[in-house]
Amino acid sequence: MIQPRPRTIPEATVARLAVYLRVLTSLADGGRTTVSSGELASAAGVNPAGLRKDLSHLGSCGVRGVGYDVRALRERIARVLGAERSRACVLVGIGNLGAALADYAGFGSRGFHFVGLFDASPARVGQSIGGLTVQSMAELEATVTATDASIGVIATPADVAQQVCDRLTGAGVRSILNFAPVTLVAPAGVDVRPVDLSVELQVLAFLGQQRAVPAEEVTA
Amino acid sequence: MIQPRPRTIPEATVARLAVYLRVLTSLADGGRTTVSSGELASAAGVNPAGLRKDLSHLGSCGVRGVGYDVRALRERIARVLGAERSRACVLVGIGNLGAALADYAGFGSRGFHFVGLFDASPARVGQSIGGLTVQSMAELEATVTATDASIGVIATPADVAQQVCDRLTGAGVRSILNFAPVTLVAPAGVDVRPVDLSVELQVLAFLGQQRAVPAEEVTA
DNA sequence: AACTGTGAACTTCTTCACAGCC
DNA sequence: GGCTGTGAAGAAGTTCACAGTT
Repeated sequence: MIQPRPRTIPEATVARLAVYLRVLTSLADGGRTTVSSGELASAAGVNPAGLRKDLSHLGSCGVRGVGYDVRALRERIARVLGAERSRACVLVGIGNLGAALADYAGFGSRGFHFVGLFDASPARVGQSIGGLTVQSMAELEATVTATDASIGVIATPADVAQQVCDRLTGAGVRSILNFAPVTLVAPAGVDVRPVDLSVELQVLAFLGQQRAVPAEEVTA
Repeated sequence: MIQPRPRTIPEATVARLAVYLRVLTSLADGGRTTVSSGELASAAGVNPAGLRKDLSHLGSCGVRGVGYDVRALRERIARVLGAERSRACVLVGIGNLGAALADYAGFGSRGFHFVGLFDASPARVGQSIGGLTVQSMAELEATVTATDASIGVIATPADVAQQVCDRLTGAGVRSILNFAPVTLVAPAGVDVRPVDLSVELQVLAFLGQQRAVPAEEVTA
């Protein structure tokens, strides 16, 4: 049992590894067997040197003068990211966004599957989405326990997100992806990752206006 | 016309300013008139010193010993982010995710409004979502031109995202938010911001497993 | 000849510590 | 006393350049 690498991969690298995994899967499906860092970087939208540095964190398996074996590299990244075994997730809040997430094929192919969908509205409960039936909120804890789900996705309105977070963590969920536009507090040992679609749009718009008006006055 | 500040705000700061804006609006709605950096930072999930540094980029308007005026600070951030005037966006791909985005109230309250929804499926065209009627793809360029939309949101399947991107940029769109799991290439002067929901989940899951198994072997 | 792997320089971001002001 | 604004220190991430390998 040797320790092959100092087991710390920078978070920025992890995010890009997920992108490389997607690109490599696409390349493999297209029949490609080898790929160079330049091609892969271009397809992933990153710098080639940065890509090689990213891969070096997992004790890289490229061949100098040739490139990377597509399938071997994909397997290696999938193993590091833990995308080999599919992980159980529960989703709370089956509004428009929640329904979209429940039905999103991308999760299934990337190592995640939903084992429970929950909504507070009686009108939603009983509906079938993506092969699952929406359950009432009363069943949340029991389902989390029974399925041993470790990941929770919150797509509820902002005003109930914190109490949903409390119930999820209370039931044993250790990681939460939060789409509600509110900052959640969770016990130590629980990761909360916020995804705010409005923030993405605002950053995009700001960069655009900064480019368009490089030296404009802001004082009224 | 003096130049009050070197007009370069770090991108990381811009993203947080959008969060502060959200929190300040919530505070103002709750009747709060002043707030300290500590409180605001806690509500936004960031470090207080970092928040003050962020605000210093816009020639801060806090009062030492007291804090920040909630309404004044909100106005100031909104002006810098350009969130005062509402910007026209078009949305292409009205599947589950697209429909969710079209109906998402969060955009309207943050300085964005959709002026066009487009889908390739005849079954979708003519449907009404969030006050707009879904148009056919043939009408894309004409609508972008007529409305002078500068922001495009792509929520199509991956295999058509690039050609949608080409058409949007060809019609004059300068900023693109891309939800399709594919890397887009766009002409110089056009910003593309990818949002990959699977990547977010994968990063979250990795951090969780890294915490759970700090020194596990990866070699098979 | 081609391409990987990586130390080193560089840039960006974060955190600290404290002076300055109310 | 309490809180802001900011220079300085530190950490993290990115890019470069080139040695090393096939």
